[in-house]
Amino acid sequence: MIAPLPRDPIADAQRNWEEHGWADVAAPMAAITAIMRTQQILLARIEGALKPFGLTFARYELLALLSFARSGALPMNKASALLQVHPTSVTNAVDRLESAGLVARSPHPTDGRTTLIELTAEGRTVAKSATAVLNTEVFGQSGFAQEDLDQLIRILGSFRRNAGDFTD
Amino acid sequence: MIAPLPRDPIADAQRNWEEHGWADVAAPMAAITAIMRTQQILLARIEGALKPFGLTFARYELLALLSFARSGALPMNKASALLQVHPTSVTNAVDRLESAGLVARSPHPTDGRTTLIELTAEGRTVAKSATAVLNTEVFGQSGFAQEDLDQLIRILGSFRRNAGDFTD
DNA sequence: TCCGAACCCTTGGATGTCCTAGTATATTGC
DNA sequence: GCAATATACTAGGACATCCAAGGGTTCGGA
Repeated sequence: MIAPLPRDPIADAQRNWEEHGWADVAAPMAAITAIMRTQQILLARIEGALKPFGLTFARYELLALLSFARSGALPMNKASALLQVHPTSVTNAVDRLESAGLVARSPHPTDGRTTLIELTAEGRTVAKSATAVLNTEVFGQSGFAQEDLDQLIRILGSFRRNAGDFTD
Repeated sequence: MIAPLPRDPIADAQRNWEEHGWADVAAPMAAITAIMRTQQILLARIEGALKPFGLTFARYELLALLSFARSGALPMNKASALLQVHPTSVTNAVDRLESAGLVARSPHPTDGRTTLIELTAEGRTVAKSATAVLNTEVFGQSGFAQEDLDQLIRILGSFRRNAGDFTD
């Protein structure tokens, strides 16, 4: 743990922005910087909770996605689209999960270009355990008030839609 | 640009959580996942805007921090604390900025353990230009409504305080 | 005074992300 | 039917982050 700062560095940055004549964008600057920092804090908590399973957040997300797939298998490109990461990131995650024996690659029955990824029995077990731990250790102790969660989901959902993530 | 998904994948995940008996943590799960994704989108925009300057966000943040320092110089550990990143990340950023001639290392006058980083004239110019571009291209077009910015700053500020970032 | 503890920075390693380019397979259009 | 275009995955490279460990400097108590 690092010693806490006496003052909020982002609030200071916001003040600096206002004092330099950029008051019109000081608020979005502060909000965006806060999002970056919050993500960093949350990611550290998540990775800490997943460490005992030999998982990272990227790998966990893939496992969780597969565990919810009806057929239990997904094409790499589908996983890439749903997780909204670059295809090479999925290749990377699958490589490691496959080495760990948690997923398996198999050829697509009709499209020779496509590779399917499928949970192994162990992968399904690990996904279940990891989800339980994340739920209790991270999501269950997020520190966000209920009404703030609603606000976050609404605000960020709107942002993501405007950014072109989905058309829903 | 990737084709938008027909449905919000995070809203789907939230539904999955509710259907699997984890309704009590479905909202924090969704909010946290949304923060991760939003950070990714914002980071991509920022890096895109900084690319013409040969800067990344990490390096920009360091330049900006130095440009606001009264003395124009900061010890590495101070920069690490204010930017809230690991000391090795600062070492990395300084290495690259120094190679680019934007900052310079100098020994601390009284403490032999400490290294000071200082903006060069060119570094100060680049910082100014990059800030102008970020302000107009990213912060000025964040896509957040004014009242939502206030909410974000409040909610995330509270979260960061609880997480031990500052005591303010 | 002096040695151990504390602090500062750097090196090396592991991971994740993205981009670019290359190979293989499908689909499309003439 | 075949060539051109599009799609799917992977290899290699650039960067960022963190952790663990090492070497140098300073501080503090016996």
